[in-house]
Amino acid sequence: MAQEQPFSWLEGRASRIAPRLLGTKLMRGDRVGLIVEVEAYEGQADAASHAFRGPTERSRVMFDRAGLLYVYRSYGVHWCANVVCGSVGQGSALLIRAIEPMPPTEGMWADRPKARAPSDLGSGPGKLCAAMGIDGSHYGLDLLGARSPVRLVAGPEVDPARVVVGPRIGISKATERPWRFAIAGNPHVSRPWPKGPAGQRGPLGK
DNA sequence: GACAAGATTGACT
DNA sequence: GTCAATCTTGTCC
Repeated sequence: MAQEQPFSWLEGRASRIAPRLLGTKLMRGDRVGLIVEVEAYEGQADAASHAFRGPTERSRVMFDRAGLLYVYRSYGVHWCANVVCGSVGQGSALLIRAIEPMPPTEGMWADRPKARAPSDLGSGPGKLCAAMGIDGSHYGLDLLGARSPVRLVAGPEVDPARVVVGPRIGISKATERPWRFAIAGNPHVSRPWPKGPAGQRGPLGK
């Protein structure tokens, strides 16, 4: 039957659709995390993106279709998860930077032995991958597929007025782009929001 | 083939 | 606040 396509909005521009990923649920087995912080990376137009210099063995999935999972190794230690977005050949993706466990499970605690509070489970791109059990074996899978081991499921809609915007974290290029988005005041955000002009709150306008 | 840098985390001062 | 760990990827010669 003609199934609706609830995630067709992923085909838009990364920095524009990033806020809409907030409030979406990331699911793997019995583990569920509400996405509360993301960053936008706009493919070959973005010097901070892994896709900036065109497709490589690592980044090739970024140039595939929206809704696929791009996982990469960070500092040789952690895994980080991205949702491919935009159109085929563009290389755009959304980095999931933090989740709120819904709820924390035994499996999450077991895979995050250093965590002492629920907010330690998913408050960072490396942390949330560990808590969700996401690693390189999930590279390229379809997050919109009903039978995928890792899936995105629509969650409660987030009021644009509750979305804060700021500069991206941990990068050395294109740092001026305000492409980090989070749910205002959520305790699971990876790092405190900057004060002053650099970290303006919504609304998102353009 | 060699080397520098990296979308982070956690331990330590 | 500062800094080391750890190793893969991408770039350059």
